[in-house]
Amino acid sequence: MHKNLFNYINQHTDSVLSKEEELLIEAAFKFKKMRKKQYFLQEGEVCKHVGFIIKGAMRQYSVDEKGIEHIVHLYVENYWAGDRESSIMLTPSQFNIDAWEDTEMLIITRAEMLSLMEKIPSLVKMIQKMDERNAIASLRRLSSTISNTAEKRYEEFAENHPQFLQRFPQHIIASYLGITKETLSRIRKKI
Amino acid sequence: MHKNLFNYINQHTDSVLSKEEELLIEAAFKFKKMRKKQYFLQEGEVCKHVGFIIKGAMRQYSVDEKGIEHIVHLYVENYWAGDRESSIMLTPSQFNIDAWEDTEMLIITRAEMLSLMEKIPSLVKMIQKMDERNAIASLRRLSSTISNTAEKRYEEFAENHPQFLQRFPQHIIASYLGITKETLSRIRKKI
DNA sequence: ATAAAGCGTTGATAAATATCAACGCTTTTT
DNA sequence: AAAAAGCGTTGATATTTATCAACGCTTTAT
Repeated sequence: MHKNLFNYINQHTDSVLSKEEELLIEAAFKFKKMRKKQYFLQEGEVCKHVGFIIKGAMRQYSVDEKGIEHIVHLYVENYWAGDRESSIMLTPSQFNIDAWEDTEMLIITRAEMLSLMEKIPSLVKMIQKMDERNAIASLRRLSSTISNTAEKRYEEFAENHPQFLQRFPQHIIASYLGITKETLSRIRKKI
Repeated sequence: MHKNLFNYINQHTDSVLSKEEELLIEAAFKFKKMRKKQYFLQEGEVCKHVGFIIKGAMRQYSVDEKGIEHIVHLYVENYWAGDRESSIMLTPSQFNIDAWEDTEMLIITRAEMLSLMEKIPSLVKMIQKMDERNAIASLRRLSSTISNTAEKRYEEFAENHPQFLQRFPQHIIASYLGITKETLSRIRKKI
């Protein structure tokens, strides 16, 4: 089960984890099963854990005054779920994270992760690489959001994230794109 | 002149740079003066350098088919300017970066920076911290963009970035917020 | 087996925002 | 000193997107 995580780490570094390192990681990450709709993080809580998804799908979102959900992240296998701002600054999160499908994850606290990183150089490299990828993806998404119409945003999304299209219903995709489900329905009809 | 950079690095780590480290940094970063409107990076080029701003103001933006500029980043003193995607992947940039005011920077190539990081642990820590801050800021901006009306976005921006309001004209702020200058003008009149 | 919830669609209408054109003012360039 | 460019504003209008309500279909819960 931790195999997926080892693979992920190896793929995000130039080296390969040693047997000792694997054992350290196995000891540090706890297995957690999440039922569909179960909260991994709830608005107002401080985010204690970050979770690596072995199987399943999750989402991260805020809820506005009108009760409307605004989805900022979608997660499937091999994604990391958590609210970095909350877990670094130890402030209450503005976001919810919950399971969209029954999900299996490997979770770890930030403190444990930092201590692991001191023992396992690969983990530091992995975080570096993840940060780079995250920075690149964030800028692309932001740029698309401020520059493009809803239709073009959807087209780019469909091209870049076909796996999400199959995994999440349309109203979730619409929220992720910052438009209503009705608008997305009409866009799809047009294309 | 490199003092600003040393201060920045020290403020973003727990330790203080040694004299030897300072000398290494001084040798690696080159001073560069940019005139107002001068390109630091032009669409289609591979981004070779990242620059730390000592004095001045810059912007990063894409230009769409209609010739409209969409500003993704504004930079002032103590900001780092560059296109990470292009410089990591060695792909042509989709963005332009130019000086909005006459600007003084300290620039370094990615290769030199990586080699410096091997000699100066503080630099690695600094990058880590910058990545964290960047990830947090990006998510906040994205969340605001997909969740809020133009008016609320402007209010949040004015609250979080008062220094930009004084430094850049309104049509630049409007572009950064993903709205037209006319809309921003009307929003400000209303408030 | 039945009821309820979830999902996508459609129509009618309202609200937000963009577009186009023009103007006055200030700053910069010639 | 004159001309040009940059900036913010305003009005009229068009376009995009949201809102509200209803419907049929499928999946889930009771």
